[in-house]
Amino acid sequence: MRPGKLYTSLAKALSSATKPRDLHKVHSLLITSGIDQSVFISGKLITKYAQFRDPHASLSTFHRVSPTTNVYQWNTIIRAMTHNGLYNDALGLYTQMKILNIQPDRYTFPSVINCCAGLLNFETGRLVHDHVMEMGFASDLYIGNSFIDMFSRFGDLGNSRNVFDEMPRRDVVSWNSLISGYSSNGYWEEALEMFHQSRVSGMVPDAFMVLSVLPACGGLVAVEEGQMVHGLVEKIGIKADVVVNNGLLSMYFKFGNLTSCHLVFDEMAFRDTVTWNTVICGYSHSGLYEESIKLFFEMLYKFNPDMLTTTSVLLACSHVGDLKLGRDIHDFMMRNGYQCDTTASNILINMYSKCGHSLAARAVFDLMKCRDLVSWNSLIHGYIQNERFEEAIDFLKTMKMELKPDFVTYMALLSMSTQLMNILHAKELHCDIIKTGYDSTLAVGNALVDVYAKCGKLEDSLNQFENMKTRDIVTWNTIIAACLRCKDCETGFRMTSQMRMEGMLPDVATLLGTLPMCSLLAAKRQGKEIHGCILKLGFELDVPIGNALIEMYSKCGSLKNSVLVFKHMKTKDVVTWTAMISAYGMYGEGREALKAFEEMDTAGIVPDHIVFVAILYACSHSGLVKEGQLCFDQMKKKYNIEPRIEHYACVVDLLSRSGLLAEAEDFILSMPLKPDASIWGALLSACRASGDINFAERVSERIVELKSYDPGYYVLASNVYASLGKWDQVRTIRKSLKDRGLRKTPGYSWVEIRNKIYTFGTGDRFFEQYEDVNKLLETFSDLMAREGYVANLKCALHDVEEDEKRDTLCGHSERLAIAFGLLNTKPGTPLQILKNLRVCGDCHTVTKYISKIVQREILVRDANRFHLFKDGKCSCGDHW
DNA sequence: CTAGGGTTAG
Repeated sequence: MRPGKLYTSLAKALSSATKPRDLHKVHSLLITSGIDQSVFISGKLITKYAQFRDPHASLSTFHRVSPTTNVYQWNTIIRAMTHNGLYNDALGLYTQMKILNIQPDRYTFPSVINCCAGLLNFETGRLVHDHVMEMGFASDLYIGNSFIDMFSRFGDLGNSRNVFDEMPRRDVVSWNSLISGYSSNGYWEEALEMFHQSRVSGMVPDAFMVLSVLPACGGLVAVEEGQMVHGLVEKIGIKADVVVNNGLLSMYFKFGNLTSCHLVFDEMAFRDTVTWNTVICGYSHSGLYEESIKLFFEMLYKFNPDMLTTTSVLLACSHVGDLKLGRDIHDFMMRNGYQCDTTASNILINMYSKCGHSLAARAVFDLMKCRDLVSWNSLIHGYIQNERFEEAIDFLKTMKMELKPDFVTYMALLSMSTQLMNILHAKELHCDIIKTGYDSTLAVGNALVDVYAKCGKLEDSLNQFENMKTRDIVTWNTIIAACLRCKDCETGFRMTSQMRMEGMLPDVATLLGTLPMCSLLAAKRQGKEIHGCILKLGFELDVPIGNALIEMYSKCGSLKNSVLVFKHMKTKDVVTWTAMISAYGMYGEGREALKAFEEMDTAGIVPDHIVFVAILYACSHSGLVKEGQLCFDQMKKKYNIEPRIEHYACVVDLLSRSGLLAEAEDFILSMPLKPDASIWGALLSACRASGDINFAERVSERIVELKSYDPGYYVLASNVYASLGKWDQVRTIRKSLKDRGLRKTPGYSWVEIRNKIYTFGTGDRFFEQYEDVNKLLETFSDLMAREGYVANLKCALHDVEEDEKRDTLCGHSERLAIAFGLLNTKPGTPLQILKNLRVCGDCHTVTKYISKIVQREILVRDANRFHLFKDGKCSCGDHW
């Protein structure tokens, strides 16, 4: 073969080599033929090796060519090293080249610039920029594109933009580099804006452009734009591109649009590991942990999980507490060496902590070679979540020796104060936080508002709130929740209106804080307003919102509206059914409650222990003894739920309310749990109605022995002794209460008239219209006496003379509220009264009489339930 | 194109 022909055929073989083996073969042939050192051939070889990810072969080929004086060869080797990420080596070669006095040309620079970008070497990057300008390459398209990318990676979008603006000619890469630069640095608006400009300037987008703009749509939750880009994907024919589809999936997850995710995923003809990771991770972040785990197992048929797969599914494991799967995945990670990755190990720490396994979390931590702040924070927070407070404090000391805590550390510590409800601990931390300056971090400020409220210090919570310079929706929600927790609804409502005045839109959490305040106050008008707001904001399909609405309406006296909300709800969870069953219970609709319970069972909702409290309570308030007992039995036998003390209390209540005192006592004596004050208290409240005073005294003794911290039970016992005239015992009980710093909850009632709430305490005398109210109550007394009413003095709680007792009875807060309400409303209007404690027997009787005398409906909500008084009767049928 | 620790509501 002639040398010329050999050269041509070998050059051809070199170009068409598709496997490293072929390349090596051609290379040896070239060497034996002695033509491997020609400029063109050696350059081809260097590039080819680089494409096959063998930069060392590229380099040795380069070194065989000597002396290397040709700029083309230098450009080739620099490009080869850059292509394989060996930026330092590439820059070293660039320096050598300059030392040898070989002038770089315009083909040299894109690689050199890429190296600076990859190394985040700002200094060299800027020097190269100046150099390029001096050499007059400013208008080169490729160099310009490289600079846009370099400055983007530096986060210097200003210079990226300058380069872009100065370019005399731009191609799609220029646009993509800039858009992707904006996008990856979180400048989403700018990314979208440039995308629009590229469209206006007639640029035809490609897959890269779509991929640059998708994160921006996702980040901004720009739904319309996202859909437009999705449309574009179909139009420009990149619908089959896996990477583009992965980008679409990721965007739709950020929109929270799981339907579209499903669609995209189902239509994908090719899926790769990233696809699976994206959906597994996406479902986890959307709270669909089971779905995420299911997809993981589905994926295993086709792909081996990589590090991202394992870490994504671990997130789901930690949420559902699947320690078994978590461990299996940990094993798998160990076999693949993934645990060497700091992030992966951090996720493991988190998983073990969330699954309640602090020891395993610690073991992961101890084995880590390289720990970061997140590792420390994860473990410390894990200790706190698992109530290992001492270990957390010890660990914090160790941590402080190695590195400085950041705001997340303080958040974890604040959650410790919250759990312990330790105000001193919280205040100490607050001082530390001020010293470190993290008090200006919004999340920390919010956590402080929360911790004070949870320690019961609304004052401090409000102070912290006022001191905050910036507030976000969470701040507002936290302070509203704080007011709710401390039952200061007035301040709570003031906060909601202030929030609205400052232009902050409520979200689901806001409304979930506000609705229970309406429930507490029976503020139906506000409640309805909020309902309107919910419809306007489109939250009506949110399950917790529906649940809160059911409760609000039921507590505001409108069972009808509760039922309406309930019927309109598309998804119902166990809380929904519980809310509805409790609502029926409060209105004495035991049969309806039982029916709802059956429907719930049919709907396949698994009952929890709380539903059983609601259903037992409903039976008890409707006198459905047999049905209630049946439910109690089913609870154990059919649903395998072990009854708790509150369920036993409900049964005691159920039996004793219906006068089955002996049965109730037998039941108590046979129960497997130690009866506490709530059990005996339930029995005692019922004895009071039955009038079996000796029985009551026996029960009272039990209660006093228990030394409960709830003053309510003492008051019950004290009443029994008072009615027996045993004043010594009464005094002993009172002293015992006082010594332990317990106080009887004062009774009060309130009534809303023309949007204003009037509150009355027992025996209040100093309010406007007191005279009129008193006169009206006296008139009622006379009229009632004529009908045969005798005051039941057992309900008076104090050690006083008979006459005075009668006075106190007349002064019970609910009577004051009723009389006041009657005086200030038109005849015939229904009245709605609220009381924080249970209505006493005498007031219950009196209210029946009043409803008949004045021919009005009087709705009274006491601590437990509703009583609708109408024409001398009460809806509770005297079961309360 | 895919991953980690943190605040409200539950």
